[in-house]
Amino acid sequence: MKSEYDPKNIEERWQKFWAENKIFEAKDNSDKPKYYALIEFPYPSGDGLHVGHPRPYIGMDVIARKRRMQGYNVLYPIGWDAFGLPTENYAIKTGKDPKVVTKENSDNFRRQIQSLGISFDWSKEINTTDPKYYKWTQWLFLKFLEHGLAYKAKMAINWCPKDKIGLANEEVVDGKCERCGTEVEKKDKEQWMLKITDYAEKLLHGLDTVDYPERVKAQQRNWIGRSEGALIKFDDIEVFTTRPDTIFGATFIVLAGKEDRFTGRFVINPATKEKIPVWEAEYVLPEYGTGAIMAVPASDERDRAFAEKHGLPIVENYQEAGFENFGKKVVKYKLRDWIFSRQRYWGEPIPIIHCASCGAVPVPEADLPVLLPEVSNYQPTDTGESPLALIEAWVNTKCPKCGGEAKRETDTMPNWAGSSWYFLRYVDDKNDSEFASKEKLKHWMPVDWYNGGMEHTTLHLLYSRFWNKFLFDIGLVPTSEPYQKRTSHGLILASDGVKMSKSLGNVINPDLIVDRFGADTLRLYEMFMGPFEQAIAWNEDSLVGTRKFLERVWRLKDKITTDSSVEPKYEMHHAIKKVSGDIESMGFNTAVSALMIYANALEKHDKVTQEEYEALLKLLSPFAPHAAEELWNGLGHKESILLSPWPEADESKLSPKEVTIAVTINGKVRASFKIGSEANEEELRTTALSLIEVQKWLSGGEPKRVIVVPGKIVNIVV
RNA sequence: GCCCGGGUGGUGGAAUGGUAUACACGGAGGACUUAAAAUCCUCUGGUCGCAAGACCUUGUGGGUUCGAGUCCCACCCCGGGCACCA
Repeated sequence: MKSEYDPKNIEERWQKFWAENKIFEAKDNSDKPKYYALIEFPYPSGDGLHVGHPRPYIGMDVIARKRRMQGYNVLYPIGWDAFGLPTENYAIKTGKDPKVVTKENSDNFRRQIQSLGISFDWSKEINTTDPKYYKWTQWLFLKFLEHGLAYKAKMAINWCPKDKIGLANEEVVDGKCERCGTEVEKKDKEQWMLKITDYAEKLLHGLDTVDYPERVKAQQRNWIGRSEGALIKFDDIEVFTTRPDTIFGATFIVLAGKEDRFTGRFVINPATKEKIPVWEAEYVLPEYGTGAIMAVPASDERDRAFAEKHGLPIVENYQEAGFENFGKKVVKYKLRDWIFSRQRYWGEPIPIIHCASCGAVPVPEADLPVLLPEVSNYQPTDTGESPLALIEAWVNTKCPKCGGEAKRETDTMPNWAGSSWYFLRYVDDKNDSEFASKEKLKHWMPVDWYNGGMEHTTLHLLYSRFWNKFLFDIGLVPTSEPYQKRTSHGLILASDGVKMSKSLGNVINPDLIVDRFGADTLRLYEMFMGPFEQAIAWNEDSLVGTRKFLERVWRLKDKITTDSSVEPKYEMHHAIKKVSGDIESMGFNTAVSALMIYANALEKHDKVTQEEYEALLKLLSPFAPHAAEELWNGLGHKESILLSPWPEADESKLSPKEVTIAVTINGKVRASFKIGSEANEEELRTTALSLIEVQKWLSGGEPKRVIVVPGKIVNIVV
């Protein structure tokens, strides 16, 4: 039966089939080994999904689908990280309730993602703005408080004196307010902090136990920024240095400051006993070390540049010192505690009640969640408080301890809160008595493979590891590290190479691509377009290539032979091996190209066996599941291809009978010959030297040296 | 400025230190067709040359090696992060 490939006809049908048969639902009691695949859940913005969003979902989908075929019980969940500024700003502008906006946006995202046939388990969908979810975010905050890891401190916020509101860093452009251009000031405010610095060592050492790319580990290590050094007093100024041995070369002191400036002061260098000047400069960070350094221009480039600019002395050959006489050894970190308060509406209310006699009192567990109240205005107040502060009926309450008059905390949590533990909630998302049961956590944790953006490598990754480690320490989760393996994907940029954003008008909506080419073509193209971990520009012209490939696979079914004497050729084993391996290393682009090479080879064969064709469909199914399912079904299979076993390569049939050996003279290719793949070094050497092209270069003489690389090359040095 | 990546044909890209440009897009020519679309076949890094062939080519400049896109040093350019964007 001949038919045209028509994705419109098949994609929705199979999506329905998968949903009705609950093929993607993870089972809590299964004999199969578990596999927890995770992607970073999206922020459902009003712009809708763009073609960049699905890239990681498709990548992990390929892994998840392969794992199911390999016999795993797979959990591949999704939800919405829905608190945050864009929705709030939209609410401020339009007066719309952020709850309603969030519902509309996530409904749209869900529809769009579902049209792509990603194998998410939608029965476990979560939403960080759902009171049933943020009840536990609040509960977890109280655990931090209970264990002394949440505290209040006076910290500066960005303050626009004209608009009289606190600003997020994002809203400060070149030190000015994004809305009105006024110079932004700092304003001190009491804020809740989380003591992540207590976990600096554990976060650092944990990296040795997990499978992350080296560049991700490096970013985390640098962010934590552990350094061993010494505190040394220059009179009353204490400096931190990692090079106490260079103290004899210290010719001035620099304090953290906004501009380069001599303070007019001098102090004594305890090693040289010389009087040295005290300067201020921006390059010294107020929050690192002691906010003061001893400058050794001879050994430090920045000190040297500063000394040269301001004509300060440079001592080139100074005596080395043991620092024992001058300072004490200390370990410092760049990592700072986490400011956990926001003066905003659209976040989890911090569950604290302030009582004049009892102080900051946690809201009792029975009273959680502290619900976000309805307000008429979502804008922060002109005192710098969150808009919640204006709702007296909500703010004024009774102290849970003494029953006296008290006021609620009006700050909310940062967007990072909900995403710091969502992977724990997925395993038991309907639980109303615990954030997740110990039993289910024990079954599913850790996440086996977590893929996310490079842009989340420092903050989100570190924060969520911190929460998990804390919960492990107090016995609430079974593993110290939440993610066994982490990989990163690159952004999909607009065709002009810049980030896609609504304001730039360069967003590509996947709905259009699905409509024109089909979901399978979109999926295949996003996997084929380039290395998964690298940023790449969208290029619509190339989509036709993957669509044509699917059409070719479609037509190939008409070549299947019933002749039982035909054996599958080595290309099948090679494709199985290559595609299987490439999927594991997320080399999706080369996996797809291997599929194309395999399909091209089958096209050239006179007869294609059913086994060869079914292997092609199975290997293709994680990438283009709808087409694979339809073709598989057309071969008479009653069960989903997604439940068929992943093919295995026969190692003995992996290589072709004949190989081509290149012959190079002094490293330049001059000739080549074909020979049986089992030929040994001596045969290769003799054959190469006997070639006419080689004789020409030798011109009767003997080669100086011959290097033979079996299966590859013979290099002759003349 | 600091930390982490990247730079290869007209385009996206491929390549455990071993035939650079696989696979795909685009382009040229041909077959089929009344014609077009679709499909199939051939060619397609640059320069010189009728050709055989020679030389050049992986951001730039050096180095290591029988052999470097790959390793080392220096530089230039682009992207991500920098703690209140998510």
